[in-house]
Amino acid sequence: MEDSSGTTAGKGRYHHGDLRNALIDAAVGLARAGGPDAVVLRAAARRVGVSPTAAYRHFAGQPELLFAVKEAGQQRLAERMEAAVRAVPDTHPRAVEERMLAMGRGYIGFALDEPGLFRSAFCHTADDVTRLPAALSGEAPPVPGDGPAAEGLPGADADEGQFRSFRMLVEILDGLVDAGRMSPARRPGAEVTAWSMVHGLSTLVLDGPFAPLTEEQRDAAVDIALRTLVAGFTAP
Amino acid sequence: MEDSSGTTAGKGRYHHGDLRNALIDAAVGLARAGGPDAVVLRAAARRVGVSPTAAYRHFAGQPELLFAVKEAGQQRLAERMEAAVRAVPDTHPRAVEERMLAMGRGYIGFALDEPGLFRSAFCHTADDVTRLPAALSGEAPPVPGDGPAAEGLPGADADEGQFRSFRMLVEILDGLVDAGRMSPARRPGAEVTAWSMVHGLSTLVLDGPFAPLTEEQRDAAVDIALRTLVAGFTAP
DNA sequence: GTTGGATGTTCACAGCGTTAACATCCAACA
DNA sequence: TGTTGGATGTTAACGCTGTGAACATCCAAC
Repeated sequence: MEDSSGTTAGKGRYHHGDLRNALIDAAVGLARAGGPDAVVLRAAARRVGVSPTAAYRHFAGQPELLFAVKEAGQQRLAERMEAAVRAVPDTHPRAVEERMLAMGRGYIGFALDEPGLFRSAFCHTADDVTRLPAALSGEAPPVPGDGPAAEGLPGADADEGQFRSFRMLVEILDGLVDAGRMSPARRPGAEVTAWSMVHGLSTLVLDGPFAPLTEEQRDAAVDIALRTLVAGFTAP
Repeated sequence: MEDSSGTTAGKGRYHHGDLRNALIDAAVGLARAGGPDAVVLRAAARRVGVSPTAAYRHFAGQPELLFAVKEAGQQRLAERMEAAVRAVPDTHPRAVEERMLAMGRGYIGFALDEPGLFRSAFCHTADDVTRLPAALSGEAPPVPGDGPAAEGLPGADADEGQFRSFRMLVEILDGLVDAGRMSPARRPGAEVTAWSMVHGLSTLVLDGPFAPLTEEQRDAAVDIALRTLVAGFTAP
């Protein structure tokens, strides 16, 4: 009955079966506990119960392992944002603004709930090919499901988390224009503006000068910032 | 003529004379080149031409050295912002708005010109006692020169760079209200809002999803974001 | 069944942060 | 003026890290 095969995820034998994902899981655990600096290749291997050099059969080196953690973090952030946006009922008056606020709060909520993973998701890495290029020049970003077909796989291709959240933001901003709340003249570049506000808020409250704020002060500051952002978008 | 004393900054002998500052300078150099991860105690000691353990006479350990680099980075950022704000002539109509924009552009300009130092200035460190507490509860932050006397020393106490820039931001926001451009109702919490936007913009353009933008796209995005911020502040 | 490529192991090396024990030198006191 | 003690710097050593080289194991396909 023992599964001595390596093709299935049996944990017993010489060949692990799914070492790459096991290492990523372990590394994500490390990141959750200690941020990007805690993503230590040897520690991940130790957790999985495998020799350090085994990791090199699946990753070029530690930076690539960290990159996988980044992708996982962005994925989870996107999921959190999606859930927050979905929680806003369509029936809500000013549903678009509310969705915008919910998205921002989801973003910051993730940063506060998963600081290590959040820091890892946005930590600097040398050759961090995180494109997301034209998008602002008018072209649509290469989001999966954008072209014909290609949909359904739940795990997704990974790294698409960044695109998922970006696409979400684009839709909400378009919604603001469609609802007549935002002048079309203000629409171009609004993605950067919105993302900057929410991301800056998250990082400054997490690690920056606003970390000492009490929970109440923090929540109030978040509310004010997001409403000021919407006020800027909806200004004439 | 040789200065074999250690009290002056003679570089010749057994006792360095100003090793602490020399190590900080070296560490800042490392940070400029490679960000916070490049702030390696042994490398700094090597640059100064001293044994690694000598550093422990002046720092509790590597984290404390990194902290000194953070302070230096915040100091330089504040100087850059001050210069940018000063460059706006008082005679300018809407001088307050212009100063606001200049400050933001100075901030982002520093991030782009000194990415390693900027990342170091805002990198996460465990016991990073960077208070800046009540400030939002109405109390004034403990800025030097706030109380009676205490002014003139150019080098400052260090770490006050954070307070310097914060104080600058407060003054400009107050100016917006005084000029009647910003509703007093929007004033509370505006520091967090403004700083978040500018900081988020900087980090996302530096390391985040907007890093691939061309210089033109980047400048345009910065302009849009800052103007949206001002629009939010000056909205009714 | 044999075998080759994928996968995992042991060994080794250099660089890092850090501690312990020892060396040097200036400053202050006699 | 001579001695000495504390501040400052040095060498040696430990365990940790990332990583390469050589070797071992095992599944899959011939």
